[in-house]
Amino acid sequence: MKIGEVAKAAQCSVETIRYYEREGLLPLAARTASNYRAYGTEHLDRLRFIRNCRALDMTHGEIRLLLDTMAEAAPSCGGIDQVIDAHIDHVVLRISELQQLKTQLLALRQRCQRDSTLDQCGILQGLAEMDEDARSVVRHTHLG
Amino acid sequence: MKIGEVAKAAQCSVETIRYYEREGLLPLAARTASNYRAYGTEHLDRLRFIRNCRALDMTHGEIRLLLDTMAEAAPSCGGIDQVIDAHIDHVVLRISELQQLKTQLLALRQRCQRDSTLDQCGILQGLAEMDEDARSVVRHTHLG
DNA sequence: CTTGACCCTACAGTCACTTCAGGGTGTGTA
DNA sequence: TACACACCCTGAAGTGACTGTAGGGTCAAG
Repeated sequence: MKIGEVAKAAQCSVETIRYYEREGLLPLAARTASNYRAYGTEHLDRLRFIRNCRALDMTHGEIRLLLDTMAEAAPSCGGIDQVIDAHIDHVVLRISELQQLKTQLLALRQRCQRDSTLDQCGILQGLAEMDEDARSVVRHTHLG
Repeated sequence: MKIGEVAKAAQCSVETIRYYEREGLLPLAARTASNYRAYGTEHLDRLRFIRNCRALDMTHGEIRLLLDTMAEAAPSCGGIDQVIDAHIDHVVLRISELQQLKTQLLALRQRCQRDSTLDQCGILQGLAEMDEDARSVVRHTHLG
């Protein structure tokens, strides 16, 4: 397969595949006489695996951990579990962060009576005055 | 005030302040004879405003919109509302994306009986086989 | 006169890509 | 045969919001 076919099959861009190769997530592909990358199904399988992990918002580091564990001589399932469990923790934490954010934003939004002038705007006052408690809701995971 | 004092007062790093200046979020500061930046309270107020917006995960673009609206000749509250409303939409959307992710990850995690060998690992099978429906949960906001 | 805390600039690195510039290859049609 | 057009290649720069580093200058205390 050429890179474009693989990209279509894995639903990602050609550039992403070349990027994964540079990053070492995908092995170097064989080349045709005209220097085009030539892929087999094992490449496609690995790429699909990676894209599925990315769809679950895993980082390249997490994915590398999974791929490395799979490549071990006598691997067991424990390492895989740990990666997934840690990732679930990230997701759960980020959800609670965003829920706090939402609460704060809705409170801020409430402070506005549309059509008041700017110097009476409760939103701007709120944004100028937020205290430490409110500010302390910040990202602690790799998830946005 | 020198940059370090302002940083402490606004709870951010000195580097962040210099970065905001480069980005145009903060105006250029006056300089002392020894080329140190010299700040007044109006800089600190503006920086606090920016940091509070960032604590709510607004982008620099959103913050710029707010700052620009505030600087208008005869501004009203409507523009401010719109920025906040749009941002609330981003947060709500991202929460639902992450909740779908969490559901998928928990389902994946269920598939593992610890201590099975790798080729029986349900997690890895799941990651290899995920279908389009599952994959379609992807980021549509600037929030991670 | 030296130590240490602070300040300065300019640049590279982070993450997971995307975009761009400037080329080569391969197939179908006029 | 000439050309268009879709595809491929490399290398480098851009994204966002910073963080970190290298290599220097300033200033007050001991």
